[in-house]
Amino acid sequence: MSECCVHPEKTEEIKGQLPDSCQLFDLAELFKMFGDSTRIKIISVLTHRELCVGDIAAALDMGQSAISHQLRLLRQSGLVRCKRQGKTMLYALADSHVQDIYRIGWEHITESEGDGNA
Amino acid sequence: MSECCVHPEKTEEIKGQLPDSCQLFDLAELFKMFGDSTRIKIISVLTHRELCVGDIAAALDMGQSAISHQLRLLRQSGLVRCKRQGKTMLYALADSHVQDIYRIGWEHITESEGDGNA
DNA sequence: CCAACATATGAATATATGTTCATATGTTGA
DNA sequence: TCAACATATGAACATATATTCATATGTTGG
Repeated sequence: MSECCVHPEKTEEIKGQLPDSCQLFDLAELFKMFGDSTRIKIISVLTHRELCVGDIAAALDMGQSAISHQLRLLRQSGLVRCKRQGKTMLYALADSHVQDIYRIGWEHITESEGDGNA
Repeated sequence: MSECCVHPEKTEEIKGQLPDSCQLFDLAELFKMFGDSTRIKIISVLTHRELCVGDIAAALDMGQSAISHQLRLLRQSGLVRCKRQGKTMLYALADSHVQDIYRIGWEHITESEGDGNA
């Protein structure tokens, strides 16, 4: 067993700095929405324009149902909003934060190597 | 059935704008690392300082093994780096992008409401 | 080299999650 | 109101993932 290196004082200080557990949970839930190939593709196409469900499904070569399910999750997480237009539903990114997160993630993977600071 | 609203020309244009499928996969994998409560907690404590495995486990009230497994995933994704210091392993965030992504996500959830642009 | 410690890792288990299928809901035009 | 369309949704299934347990690896001091 052994309690590992555990430095009690340091540990307590860290605990004090750790944000509220619920907020960290929400934060994880937020990133989880970006953490699926289908959803990130949806977000990607929505960065260019608003689209209806059928066009998203066609562009991604996926079933309407799968897209709809994922759009529901994105909606519930507040990442996309939708408005009805006749028989179709137009989806769009909810706010600029979504684009910001997408963009910074994109920058990270395209730079693709450690920047060797430190 | 029905092919939904599918506008063929629009769909083709969207497909053309869609980034490489592999890159989107990598992007999803990146965000997936942030999309788990345990890992986001680890990232959170590492934003303040570098820490050894045991202290992270103690601060998070979790088993050493669970933390070690998650640290391995974070390492493999290039989000944290580690260096040995005697018997312990010191972990730190790999680069500033990790902090950036964390911070922007944090801003999003703390503002917690749509900014109503558009 | 050996004992004690710190971390890593493989296997097993439980749970979460994504897609599909079938069908329900809601909208439009005749 | 009815038929055709676009989307939403529940259930079922397959897969992915997180944690635990046991144990292996690697380091230090005697």
